[in-house]
Amino acid sequence: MVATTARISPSLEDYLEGVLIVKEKKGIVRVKDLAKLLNVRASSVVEALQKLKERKLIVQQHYGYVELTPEGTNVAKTLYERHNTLTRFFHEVLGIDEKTSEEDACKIEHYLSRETFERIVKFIKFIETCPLDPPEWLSSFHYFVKHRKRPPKSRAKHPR
Amino acid sequence: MVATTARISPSLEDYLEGVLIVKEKKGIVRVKDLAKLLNVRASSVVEALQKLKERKLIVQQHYGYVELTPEGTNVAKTLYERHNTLTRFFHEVLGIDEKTSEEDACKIEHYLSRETFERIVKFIKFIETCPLDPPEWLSSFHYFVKHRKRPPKSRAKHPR
DNA sequence: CAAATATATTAGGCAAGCCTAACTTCTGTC
DNA sequence: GACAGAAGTTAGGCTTGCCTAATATATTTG
Repeated sequence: MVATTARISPSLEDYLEGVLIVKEKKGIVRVKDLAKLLNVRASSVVEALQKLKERKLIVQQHYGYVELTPEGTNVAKTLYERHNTLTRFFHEVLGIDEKTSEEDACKIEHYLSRETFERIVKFIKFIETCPLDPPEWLSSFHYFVKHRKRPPKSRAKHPR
Repeated sequence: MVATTARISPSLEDYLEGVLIVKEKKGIVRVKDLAKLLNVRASSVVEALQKLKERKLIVQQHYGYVELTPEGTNVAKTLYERHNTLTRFFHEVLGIDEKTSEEDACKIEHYLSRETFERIVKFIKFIETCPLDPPEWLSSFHYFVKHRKRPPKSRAKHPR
């Protein structure tokens, strides 16, 4: 009943996340699809899937499709959520272009502590619950990035 | 005259940064010090230093101390600055404890794009140039983290 | 200054994660 | 249903980065 304790490697995280992504997009998951998504050869995918099977995160019949187990689904969804949250943070908060945001999220999602990740979630929530959307300070930051100086003294958009 | 093109691996980045850190702290750099700092065996350090020598980032006499070349110094300082900036961001902006901030910075410093890194630098600069220090929104965020709700409607600390 | 100890190096091994090439199985079409 | 092409698998090799054990050099100390 106890879940596998050891965390899977960054590489395996990518494969597992990939399974979820392909599944959502195409309904079925083939070795070929994962190879394309992750830019590796099919044999590398097979090797990785073998390890994910050992950890009971996926099942796959010989020469068949790949399926996530319930636990694999949980893990994959958690990873995917991290990925998306980080992408949003880079793009929406820092104002980084979507492609770079995506790439950076992809790389660091494996390395950030749970604590820091959750704080970033809160940061986004904080911004979303601001009375003004986006809050004035964030608009100011984007102005600051664009014009290399702080915006002129604000005339609030919602004056009292 | 052209600098070595290929980027060094995350692992080598750690070793190179370690050389700078030990140098600043102790004046001289020994294999032993790096082994301790990076939690590896001396033989692993020797192996890594060999690669850094090939890339002309350090010099070392046989059985002697390690020294950074001018280029090695540049690279190491850049890495160290990334490290420190990320640590500050996690700690001062997100409010993560120092130890975790440090650890997370250590891990992701190798993976973040230059673009995103520089945007984080700007984000910190933006905060530092706010008329109020820390700016009210940031205090509100820290309140939000601590009390799990937004602070009561602000009575500005610097009313006009 | 010689022995003991500390430090650095070398040699050889291992795991992860990728690859190519050869082979097996599946699938769609005639 | 046979067979050609597509997809999956297996075998074996390579690199990185770590390790232990054995060896070489430096340094300290009696």
